[in-house]
Amino acid sequence: MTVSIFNTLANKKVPLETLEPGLVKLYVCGITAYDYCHIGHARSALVFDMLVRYLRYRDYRVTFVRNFTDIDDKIIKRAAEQQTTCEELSERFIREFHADMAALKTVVPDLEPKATEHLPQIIRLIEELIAKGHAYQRGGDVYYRVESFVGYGKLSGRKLEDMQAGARVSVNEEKENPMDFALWKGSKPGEPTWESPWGPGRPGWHIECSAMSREYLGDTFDIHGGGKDLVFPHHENEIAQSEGASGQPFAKNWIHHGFVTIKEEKMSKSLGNFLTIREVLADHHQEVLRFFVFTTHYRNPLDYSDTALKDSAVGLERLYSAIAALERLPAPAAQAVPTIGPEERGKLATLEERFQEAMDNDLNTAQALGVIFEAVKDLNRLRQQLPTPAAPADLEFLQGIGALLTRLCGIMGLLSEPPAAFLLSLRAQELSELTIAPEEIEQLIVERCEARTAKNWQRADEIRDQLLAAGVELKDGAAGTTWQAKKD
RNA sequence: GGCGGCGUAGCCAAGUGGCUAAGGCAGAGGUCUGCAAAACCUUUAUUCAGCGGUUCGACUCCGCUCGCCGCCUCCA
Repeated sequence: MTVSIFNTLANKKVPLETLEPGLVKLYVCGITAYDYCHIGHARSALVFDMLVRYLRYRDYRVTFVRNFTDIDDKIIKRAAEQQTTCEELSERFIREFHADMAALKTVVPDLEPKATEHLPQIIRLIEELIAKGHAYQRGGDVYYRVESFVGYGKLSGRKLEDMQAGARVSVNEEKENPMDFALWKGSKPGEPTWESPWGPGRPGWHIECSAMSREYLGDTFDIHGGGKDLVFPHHENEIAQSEGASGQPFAKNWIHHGFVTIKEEKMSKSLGNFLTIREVLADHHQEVLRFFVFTTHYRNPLDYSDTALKDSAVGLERLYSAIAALERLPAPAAQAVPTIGPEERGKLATLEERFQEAMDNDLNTAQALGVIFEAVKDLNRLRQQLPTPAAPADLEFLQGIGALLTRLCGIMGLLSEPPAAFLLSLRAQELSELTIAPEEIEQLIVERCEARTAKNWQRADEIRDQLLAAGVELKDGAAGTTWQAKKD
């Protein structure tokens, strides 16, 4: 079995073949650091987090590079608005980004290069493009000559003629072709500048990724990724720059994930319909967000809503509960007769295989979660059928499945916490929303227990209803009464 | 205008040229319980937007229609 991934360049799903056996060189376009990240950025981070974890699980070594754009029109504008420097602004939001990533517990990239720290490489690349006829200078600007690159449009499936027909290309007398894009922008007063052969200025948006991926991964590498909105023009232009300069193929595989939408509309800064990562994490455990993200295939749109997050929380809790129940099982007895037969082990025995099949199929986490839940169902059933005490072999089997589930879920960053602690913390969060103090609840439970012992059902029900009204649900078990916050 | 994607049960969401159309949430019935809750079991699409076509056979391939969304300008 091999990992197959949808490659935007080939426009189809292809088996992953790496340049060096067992090594994946991955470059992901990171953020432009000028504002807090929204959950669209979170999806991006989580999708590539899952990719890296899965590849490593499949025994690949992964070199993971994710850049920061720390010089750009939006940064200049925002810095001016906030009466600060571009440097201060971008550094501040890179810090905030790191805080968000830490909260999401994402895998840390091997390298996180910044555009402003690679000016020499950028300038060298532009010089190379000029020398090869792919770029030209106009005043203090340098433009890429799109017509000089025959493959222009091959990633996004567009033709130059079609695009020029569109009226949305900004008119610029300086350019030979309206589709030509800036590699170097001569500076205006007050803007951050770097010295260059074309005078003081700053790099265009696309060139940094070509320069930095080349610096750390070489002319050709395995996977380049980002959101679907980067396909054109950003990634198309990267290909033109990199292949134009090196004459070598750039990224072999292009992975693009879908957007997060709200009420079916793309979440974006310009529409103002975005939620920041920290806003969401204030109300939801990070694994709930992960669960939500991975219930949908990464290339499809993901519609955010409170209901969807609540559903995800319930699903995740079901996962944790199954594992926690396993941990609470009493010790086995050597003389007990095993009850789980080979036929019952059969389906669970193929769990990992079926999980891999789903993940190999273009990282189909939705399908993989389906496999996980099927196993949870079997696991719960077998556990409940276990005699007390159970045979050591049976217990070992179920705990082995539990451990495997934990490991597989870990690829999506799920079940990363000790189950009992997770369920407790979930309860703590629910607790904070209650209007009644835990001590008072405990006291009422004691009182109800006495009433029940006296078979005073009326009083017992009265107390239960009273607590229910306060949002507390009671659970009478063999070991006594426990309670939990009522789910709505 | 150009290019691309999507439309599967109440909601979310996989999937496939022929095998029971996964799974989650919600709902219903049952086991358990003094009653509940939890857990478990059973159950919820003769059907995959609509209409045609290809095929022995399509939800899956092709065409058209309708609806929704995205890219073509900064965007994850």
